[in-house]
Amino acid sequence: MPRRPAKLPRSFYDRDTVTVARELLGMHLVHVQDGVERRGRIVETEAYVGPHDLAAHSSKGITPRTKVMFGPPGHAYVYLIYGMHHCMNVVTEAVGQGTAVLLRALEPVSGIESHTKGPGLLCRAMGIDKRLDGADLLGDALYLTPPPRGEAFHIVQRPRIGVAYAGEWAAKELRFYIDGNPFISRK
DNA sequence: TGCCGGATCCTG
DNA sequence: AGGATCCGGCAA
Repeated sequence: MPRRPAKLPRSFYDRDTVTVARELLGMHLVHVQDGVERRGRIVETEAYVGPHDLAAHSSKGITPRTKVMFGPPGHAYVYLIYGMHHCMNVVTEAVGQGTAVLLRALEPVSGIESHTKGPGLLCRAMGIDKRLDGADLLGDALYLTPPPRGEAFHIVQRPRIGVAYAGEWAAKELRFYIDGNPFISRK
């Protein structure tokens, strides 16, 4: 039996959101659907740090759409944007915090047949849609693991993409990516 | 109940 | 630069 790295434990997600956003870089995202496994290495993330963060969906409060974001850590928050693209987040911190990390870009590892640069394309390439909203990341369909062989990298910190409406929160450097990686969504 | 705009992507 | 295309959130 080949040894597989363990899934990231609940305690990984139950921490400060910026810390999780940074430590998710380099981790593998795995989706198993109909016996087919797709796998990518996370190279770009964004932190959404709570209801006071005007760029975060949780700033609208607990609604049918955002309830997962206010739920327990280690679950997927998946939503539809612009009527046609899905975006996937990882819920962080304790119940009620309304915090999550958006996965913005992957480096393909296996089972991936299309582009993974940008949150919408990432979901398309991984076969992720709203059916996975609320999925437990400690389950068997969608989960994260450490890479079998970690490589050192530098982290670049920048303002988040597409949140110009968020006042002072638009300028905060809550986007993180692996320096020099060719699969980043934008410079 | 109706309207507005979005954590995007593609085309021209 | 602008259109696609749906739905959540808010005003009325």
